[in-house]
Amino acid sequence: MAMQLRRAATDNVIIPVSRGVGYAQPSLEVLSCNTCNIRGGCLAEQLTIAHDHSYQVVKNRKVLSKGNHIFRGGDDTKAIYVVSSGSVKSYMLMEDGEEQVLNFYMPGDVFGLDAMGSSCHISSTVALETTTVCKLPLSGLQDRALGQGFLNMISENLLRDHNLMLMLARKDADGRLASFLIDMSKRIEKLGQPVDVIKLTMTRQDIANYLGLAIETVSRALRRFQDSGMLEVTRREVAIYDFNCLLNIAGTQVTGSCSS
Amino acid sequence: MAMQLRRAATDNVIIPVSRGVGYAQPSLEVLSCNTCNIRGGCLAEQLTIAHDHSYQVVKNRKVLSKGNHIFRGGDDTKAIYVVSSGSVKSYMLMEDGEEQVLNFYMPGDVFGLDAMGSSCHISSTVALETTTVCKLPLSGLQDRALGQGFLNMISENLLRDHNLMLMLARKDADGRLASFLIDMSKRIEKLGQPVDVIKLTMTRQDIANYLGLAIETVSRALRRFQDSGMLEVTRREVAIYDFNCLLNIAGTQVTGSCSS
DNA sequence: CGATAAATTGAGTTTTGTCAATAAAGGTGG
DNA sequence: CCACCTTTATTGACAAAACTCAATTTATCG
Repeated sequence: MAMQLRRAATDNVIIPVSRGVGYAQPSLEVLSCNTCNIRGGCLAEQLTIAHDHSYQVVKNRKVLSKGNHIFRGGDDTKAIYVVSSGSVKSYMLMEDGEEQVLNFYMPGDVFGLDAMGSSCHISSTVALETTTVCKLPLSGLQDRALGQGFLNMISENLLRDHNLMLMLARKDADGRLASFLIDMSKRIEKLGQPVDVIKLTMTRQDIANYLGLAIETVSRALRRFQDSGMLEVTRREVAIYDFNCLLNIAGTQVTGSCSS
Repeated sequence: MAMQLRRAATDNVIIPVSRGVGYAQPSLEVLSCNTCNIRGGCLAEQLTIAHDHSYQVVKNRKVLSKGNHIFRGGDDTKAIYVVSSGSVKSYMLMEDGEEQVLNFYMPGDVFGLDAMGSSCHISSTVALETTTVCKLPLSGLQDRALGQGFLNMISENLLRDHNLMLMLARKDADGRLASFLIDMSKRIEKLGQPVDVIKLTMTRQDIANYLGLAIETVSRALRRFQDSGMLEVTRREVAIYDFNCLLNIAGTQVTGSCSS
C-alpha cells in the first residue's frame, strides 16, 4: 500500500517546541470533580476516591488545546485518563510515518489503558479540540479491588476494538464509513446530544487513518451518501436523514448488549 | 465485499448435536494444576488460588477435541479461560454467516476476556486440535485485587488487538501474512519451541478470516514467499529460512517492549 | 487578505476478490 | 488396507474496488 506521508499537527517525529520550554501543557489549571459535567459513573472519580478516602474532591483535571498531546508513544507510563470535555484521538505511528488511528475518545471515555502492563506508552494521544482530561495515577492500581466498573470498561474497550477489526477486515469503504457514523451517533446519544447531527472534530485524514482508507475514498463515500439523500455533509458536520439506510450499508454491528 | 459463505466444522448456526445430549463436552475429565505444563505465571492458577486459599491444587482443567466449542456467542458468561495445551481460535459471526477470526490462542494464553463486563459472550471460541483449557470462574472477580499480572494480561490483549487493527488497516496481503507468521513464530518461541518451524493448527480459511483476505489470496501469498526462497510450506507446516526478509515484508510490528 | 492546510474531484493503475476448475489430503467404511 | 467421499488447498482468468497521482476548490488561521 505504502501511501505517501500524511501527517498534520499531530506529527510526533518533529517534536514541536514552538512556544518555548514550559509550555508543553497549554494550561496548568487543575480542576476538581465538582466542576465536571460527567456525573455518576466516572471511573476516574471512583478509582481515585477509592484509593484515597481523604480526598472527596479530586483535583486532577487539565485543559488541553487542539493539537496538544496527552502522551506520546515511548513516554513513561504514569496514568490512565478520562475525557471530561472535548475529544481525543489515539494513534500509533508506522515506520513509514503513516499513522493508524486506534480510537476517538469522547466525554466519559477512558483512554491510555494499553499502558497498564507496560513501563511506557505504545500509542499516542492528542486533543482534537479544546479538551479537558482527568488524570488517574496508576500507582497502586494492581493492589486494589477495581470493581465491576473497571472490568466493564475493559471489556467495552475490547468490544470496540473487535468491532473495528471486523470492520477493517470485512467491510468495504461505504460499510466502514456507515459504521463509523452510526458509532459516533450512538456515542453522542449516550452524552444526551441529538443523534442525527454529528459534529466531526477530526479531519477527513483522521477518519481515513481510522478506517484504513485513503482520504479520497472517504471523501467519495461521503459524497455517494449525500447524493443518495440519506445524509448531508457540511464541513465538519453530518446531518443524518435516513438512519435505516445507513444501518443497512453498515451491516453487522457488534453491540455490548446480549441479543444474539 | 460480500464473500460467499464459508464455514466448516466451527459453524455455530447449525448447532451440532451429532453425538447426542450429554456429549457437548467430549471429556468430563478434570485435571489439576499439578499435571499442567504451564508452570509459573499461569494466571488461572494465581487468581484461583488467590481467591480460595484452601485449594492449593486447582482442579478445573478440561480436554476438548478438535471442533469443540468452549463457548459460543450468546452463551452466559461464566468464566475466563487459559489454554493449557493445544490451540483455540476466537471469532465473531457476521450477519451473512461470514466469520471474523479475532485471535488464535496458544498454551498460556488467556481468552474470554470480552465477557468480563457483559452477561454473555459476544465471540465464540473453538478448539483447533485436541486442547486442554483451564476454566477460571468470574464470580467475585470485581471485588478482588487482581495483581499486576492481570493488568499486564489486559494490556497485552489490547496490544495484540491494536497490532491486528494496524495490520488490517495498513498492510497488503503479503504484509499481513508475513506479520502473521512472525507473530506465530514469536509466540512459539515463548513456549520454548523452535522459531523456524511453524505448525499451523488452523486452516487456510481461518488464516484468511483472521487477516481479512480471501483464501485464494492467502494461498497465493504463501506461494510467492515460497518461490522467493524465504520459506517452505508443506501442508500445515511452514519452515522459515530467511527471517529478515519476512520482517522486511511485514513492516511495522508493535511489540510490548518499550524501544520506540 | 493572503498563505497554508483541508477537502473534493477526475483519470488511470494496481491489488485483491470472485468464479471456476482441479488437485491433494484426511477420514470413513467396507 | 484400499477405495471412495468430503474437506481443504491450489491455480488461472476476469472483474471490481480502492489506491495513487494530479489538479482544483474550499476552509482556516494569522
